[in-house]
Amino acid sequence: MNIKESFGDRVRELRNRLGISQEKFALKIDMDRTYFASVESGKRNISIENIYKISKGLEVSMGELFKGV
Amino acid sequence: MNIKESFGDRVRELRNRLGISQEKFALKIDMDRTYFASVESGKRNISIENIYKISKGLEVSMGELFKGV
DNA sequence: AAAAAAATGTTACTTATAGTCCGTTGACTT
DNA sequence: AAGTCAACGGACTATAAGTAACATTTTTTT
Repeated sequence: MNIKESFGDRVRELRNRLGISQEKFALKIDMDRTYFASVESGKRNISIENIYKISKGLEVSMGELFKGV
Repeated sequence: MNIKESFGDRVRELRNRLGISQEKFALKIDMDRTYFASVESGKRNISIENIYKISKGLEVSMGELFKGV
């Protein structure tokens, strides 16, 4: 389990908690749907600006997003 | 103050706490000195793998690294 | 105080990959 | 059957990663 996978899992967990689909979420934060899906599945070396964008969409702080990751 | 700058400041703070120069630190984590310098000054949209590398070097968790950022 | 050494800043560049945009497929639901 | 959702792929463009060269500032030594 690498950092990309841990991060993807954490994002998925928080998104599911919000009860919203990948597509709706991606649309909400203005991110490409297929790209977001690949982030969740731990395949992407995502940059800090996009991590930040996701944290906003998930309505958690960066510290909270990385809690336990 | 954007996310890149906040992150850079936080890294600098934690590095200073360790009492180690940019150069020594960059060497320690096997990263180019000038690249690391530009990260600290908030000029780079750094990726999660490099963030992780830095967190290891700073001897803090990702959650800790992003605390207050 | 001057000289030497160590640390930092910055610009400019190439190469590797992040991120986009088009689509398809399969599972599950109503 | 029709709709929603997630996973995947190919081809493309935008940008992060990484490096070299040089300048300036700060710290240490004599």
